[in-house]
Amino acid sequence: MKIAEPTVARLVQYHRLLERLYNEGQKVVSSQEMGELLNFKASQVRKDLSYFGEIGKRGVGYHVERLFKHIDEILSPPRQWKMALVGLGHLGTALLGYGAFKNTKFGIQALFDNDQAKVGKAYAGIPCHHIKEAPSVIRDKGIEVIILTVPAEAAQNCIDIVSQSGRIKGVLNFSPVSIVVPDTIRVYSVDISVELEKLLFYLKQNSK
Amino acid sequence: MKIAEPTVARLVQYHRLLERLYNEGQKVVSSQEMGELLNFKASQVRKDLSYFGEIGKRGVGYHVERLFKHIDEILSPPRQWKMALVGLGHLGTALLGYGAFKNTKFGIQALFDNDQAKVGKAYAGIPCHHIKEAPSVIRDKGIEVIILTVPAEAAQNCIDIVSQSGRIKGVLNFSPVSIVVPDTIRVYSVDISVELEKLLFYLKQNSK
DNA sequence: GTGTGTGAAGTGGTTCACAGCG
DNA sequence: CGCTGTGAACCACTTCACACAC
Repeated sequence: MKIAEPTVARLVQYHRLLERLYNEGQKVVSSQEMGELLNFKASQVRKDLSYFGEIGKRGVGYHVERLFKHIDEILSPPRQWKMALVGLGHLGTALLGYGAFKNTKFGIQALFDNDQAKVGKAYAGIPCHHIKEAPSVIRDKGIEVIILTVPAEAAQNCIDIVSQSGRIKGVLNFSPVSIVVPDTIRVYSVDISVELEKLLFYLKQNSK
Repeated sequence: MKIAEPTVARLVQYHRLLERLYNEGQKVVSSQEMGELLNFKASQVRKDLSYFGEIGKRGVGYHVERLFKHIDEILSPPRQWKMALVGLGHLGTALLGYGAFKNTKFGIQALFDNDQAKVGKAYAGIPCHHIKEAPSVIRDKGIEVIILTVPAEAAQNCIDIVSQSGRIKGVLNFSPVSIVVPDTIRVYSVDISVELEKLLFYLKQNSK
């Protein structure tokens, strides 16, 4: 089943919201209510959910637990993806402690850095290797996903090194640059400075 | 002039790229070349740049320095926006040390947290106040932009407190939730776990 | 009556294709 | 001849509007 990217992003948010509502004991929720809580139009919510067949009850709404489990199934990976984090600076360290990575579907198996002071130690219980070791460590541990939190200048070089392993399928890039990869690798970028600049640009527009 | 959001995001990237090319001594660049370096189609690049009038030379390309200055003008804020960072956890601390915020157009004037151990101290030379003080500190210092790096559960409450000041125009939200704000405030969200889930979802698709 | 499911219409952004200038 | 600038065609996503199930 082909699902558009913005739809997937919303599914993740429905999933999170439903988990919260479930924990709060709510049994049923309407498209209207979900829309208000997530800043989406109700019609958008219904369209997204209708991709998976009739799952709501007309005149009533959606059963919170059932809908949660349904979306959970759609989003769940077939197995845990093994990941490595490259770049143990401020941001890399922050992500290691970040809630999302506590989730068992993300397993960070190795860290890489080019700083000898960090190599050989463990952070959050995960061993740090020199970036030069990456291809062999990636193969040994079966790593398929890279989280890249290195400075802009280093990003392309790090990607080149890890792709030598031939095992990498996806990259989440936090460096403020575009990287060039073989087309077997899927890249998503989180570019903090682009988001900030966008915000500032529209603030400027509004104040004119 | 109205510019679409994806266009602004690309402008920021052209800006960054041109700065780099300029520093490397390159004088001229074609839409094709910029497209390859940033993973955009050449026609997209030309369309984006054509919004500002004829700025390239046919048969030649764009003059790197001139184009850089032109985009710089478009993106530059009329004055420095004063900002505050709310939430001095891993991520907040990481952002404080992040390169983008070294840029003088972003001036972080205050920090807020609810941890008494942090209140009263300074981080990166910036004083940390208790979140309860936010409305008065925001007014005193003329702060208009908030960077929100608190846990999901705290996000809405923090936003409510800072908006009491009546001075906030924009928020960059890093918490993994949607927040509800008065419509005088513009919000951009960087939702790391949504990006990660999206990546994993498409990895799953590809492997079928 | 109430809230879903969905074709159809609308909107916004991207890509094409080529005329035109250097 | 090369590369820009741009209308027109295209495509993707969102919103509307209403029939229909509960």
